[in-house]
Amino acid sequence: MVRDPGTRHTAGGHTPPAHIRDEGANGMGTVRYLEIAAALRGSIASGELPVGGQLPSESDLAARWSASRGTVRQAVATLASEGLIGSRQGARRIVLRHERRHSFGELNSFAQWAEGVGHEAGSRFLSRVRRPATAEEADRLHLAPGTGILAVLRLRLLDGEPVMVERTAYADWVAAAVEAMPADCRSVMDALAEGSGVVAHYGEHLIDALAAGSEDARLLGIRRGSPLLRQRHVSATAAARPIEWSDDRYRAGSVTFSVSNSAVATPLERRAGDR
Amino acid sequence: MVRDPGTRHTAGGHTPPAHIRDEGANGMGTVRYLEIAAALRGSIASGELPVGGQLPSESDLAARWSASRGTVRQAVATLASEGLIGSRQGARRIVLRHERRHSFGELNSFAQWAEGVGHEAGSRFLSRVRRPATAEEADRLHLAPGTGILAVLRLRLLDGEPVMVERTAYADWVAAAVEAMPADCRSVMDALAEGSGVVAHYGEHLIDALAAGSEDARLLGIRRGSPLLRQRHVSATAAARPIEWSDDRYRAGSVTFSVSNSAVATPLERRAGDR
DNA sequence: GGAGCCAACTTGTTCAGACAAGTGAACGAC
DNA sequence: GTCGTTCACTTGTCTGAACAAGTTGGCTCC
Repeated sequence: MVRDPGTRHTAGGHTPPAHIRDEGANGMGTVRYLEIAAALRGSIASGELPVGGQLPSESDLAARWSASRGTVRQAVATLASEGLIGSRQGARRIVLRHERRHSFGELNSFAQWAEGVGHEAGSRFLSRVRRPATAEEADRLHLAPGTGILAVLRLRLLDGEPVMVERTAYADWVAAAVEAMPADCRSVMDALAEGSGVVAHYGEHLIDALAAGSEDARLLGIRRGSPLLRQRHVSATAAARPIEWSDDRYRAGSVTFSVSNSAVATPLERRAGDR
Repeated sequence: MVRDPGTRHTAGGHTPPAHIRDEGANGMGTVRYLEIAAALRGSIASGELPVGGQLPSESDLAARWSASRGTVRQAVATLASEGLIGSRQGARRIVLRHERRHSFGELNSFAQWAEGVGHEAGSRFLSRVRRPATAEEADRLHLAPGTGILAVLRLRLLDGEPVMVERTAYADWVAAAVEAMPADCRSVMDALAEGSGVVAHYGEHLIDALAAGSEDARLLGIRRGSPLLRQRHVSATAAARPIEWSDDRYRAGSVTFSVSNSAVATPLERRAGDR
């Protein structure tokens, strides 16, 4: 429980300003609670903290890392939001799963996701045309009805095989940048980030199933009417400015979406169809 | 910024123990940060804080509610985890959406969800049989291979129309309770909670698409091969003990799943299929 | 008028301490 | 032996203070 001021790392508190960083090479950010979270995540992934087992108590962790309880709580809250651990008042925290969750970019970008899981992503632009936004597109992109958008049709390959048809509407203010990209561009979002400094920060996703239309079927090499998993999503900047509205259709069996929830945090929502 | 000790509600801090509760009837729990969160949620829902607009600053809110900044931060963190607001260091928080998200129970229980959105849920038990768990069932339910489980086949109706086929494996320790339920039981989870005190606390969901098999087609009144949206999920107690593992297949178009994410919190994950 | 700088503001991180509330195990009574 | 009760432990909530880091708008200087 006794703090040892000599072993503090950096950042925050009433710590003396410039401070020598001991045992560096911890990868990146010296944000204390993320360090602790990363260490716990590692212990869970390695099996040192088995699924169903208990985590050390908060005061335990606080003492071990010579951090305050608040910082430790922020660390475990991070893991809880990832669905790795659960907690209830009065009892020790427990490990729920040992796999790690993917990052934001890997959900918003097909290329980033594929790379992250060790598959090779391919892409083929089939068409890029400017046209006025439909009512839905204008709504999703927070644009005035009829504003010009860039409509893109792309076929996406996973390890050489076509798995997804992507129909995206890019907002007017990024259209020029997307138009200028080479035809074999792997990741539009990556290119936008590097070329124009436009970085996606928020996303909303709608997931349902539908039958393949004739165009879908032709492009994916399946029969018309075959089941498709559809993920419609809108990406927005940190300032909540919508970037793109996309309709992605995956061949059945090619991908599965997964999500954890708990009584305290429910990210996923189910909605009834129109009809 | 000046605290007014007289207007404090209850709970926490070095507040004098027994304290008169002014302006009661605020519904339930007098947890300060939830109160603030609820008020903000209301302002967002009513349009007082419009989508794209800015929230008051933390110190503003702290002063207005005579709460500490930490408590206010907990309140806005709650809204952020619901995808209602976004934040970035240095700038004021912004409103991302105005609709509220559903509760945990509404995602885990078909009946609770249907009721919550104003539809009428129907249910028909088609079969309930005890049999040894398959390898996957044993794994998902944390049971020894071959342990006896209760396999249930149910047809679910929404407003009288069949929309979903549910195939659930209940763990041995709840099997008897489920077996004893009446054939017209609306919600197994509700009945379990009331009858046996077994309450679901955690869930994990896998979402994909597949073609209807002959049994699916017959029950849902659609053609074999029609697209279905499949939601497989496992529910667990607060102590992380798995209760049920279920395979729910929705008719295409009947439901849509939605999820929000941000660069700081990504609940949803995409996984490649086996093939 | 435009470019660059700065200062006020706002969110992010951290600390130390206090009380409330739920859990679980050991203990004692019947 | 079984059933309550008590108590140590653990998580939940809250306070007040401080420094770090990013944003924004206005001001100055050219």
